[in-house]
Amino acid sequence: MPELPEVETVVRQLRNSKIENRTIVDVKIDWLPIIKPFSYKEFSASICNEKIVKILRHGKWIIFLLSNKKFIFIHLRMSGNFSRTKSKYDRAELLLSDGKRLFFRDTRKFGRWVYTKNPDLILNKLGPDAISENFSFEYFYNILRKKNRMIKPFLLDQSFIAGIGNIYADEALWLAKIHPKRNTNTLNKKNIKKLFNAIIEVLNIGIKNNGTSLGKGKSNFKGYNGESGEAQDEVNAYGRHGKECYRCRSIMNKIYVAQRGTTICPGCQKFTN
DNA sequence: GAAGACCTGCTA
DNA sequence: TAGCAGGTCTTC
Repeated sequence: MPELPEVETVVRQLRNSKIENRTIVDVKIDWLPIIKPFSYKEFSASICNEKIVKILRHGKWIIFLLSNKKFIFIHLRMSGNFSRTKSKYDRAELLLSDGKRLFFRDTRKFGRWVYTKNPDLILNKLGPDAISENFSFEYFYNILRKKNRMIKPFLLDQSFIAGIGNIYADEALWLAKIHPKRNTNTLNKKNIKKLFNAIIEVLNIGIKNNGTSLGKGKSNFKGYNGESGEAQDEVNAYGRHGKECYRCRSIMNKIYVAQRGTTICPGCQKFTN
């Protein structure tokens, strides 16, 4: 579930369910690699009896600020999520001072919890959050034009912009009519502006939809050109290979870019370098 | 830039 | 049963 809009959704849910200002009474870890390199003993001793003061987010990281001024950085990776109900895929569990339990569900076991006193340990490796003020057109333009690489892998690189993943990269590139393999140094200011706006737009749509309406397994497909009433603005590209482009009616293609499955419209995302 | 690793479940 | 999945890291 994890790109910026999905993570933002999780953060909002955690805040709404009053996790903040609760104290961690106990912790259970069912899959030790989550907290590597800490041992269970170290990790547990570090966070127990600390209050979760604030829940923050940067890119795809969820950040718990604790009362000891230290942090738990949580990354959902491919399948992580929080739940208040137990499941067979729970890898960690927090018992809170109100008696409630918070389960960390993660089928594929890729999720990570990093306990640290120094947030820069992680933040220094990340670019500005994609929906923050710090992600400005000027920043995007300046950093992008200095690079000489394919645009999609650039968008996915968290050290430049934090939060974009495979779905939203495809969506933004489709919206901006840019081929994912196009080299960054061939984009002019107008292209870059279009792409910048597209990024902000698709992320905000994702957040508005609680990050749930995109992605696999969802058959919430809109009728032709959106006439079914289901917003065509939910998914325009990702996973739509074999279907008609909502703009030009070409059949969408699936290609691989930097080993990531990528859907493009051959009609409106021409490869020009 | 490519390929493999890390994991499990679902679909073709 | 093979191949694929919304992420990242490490090693060519």
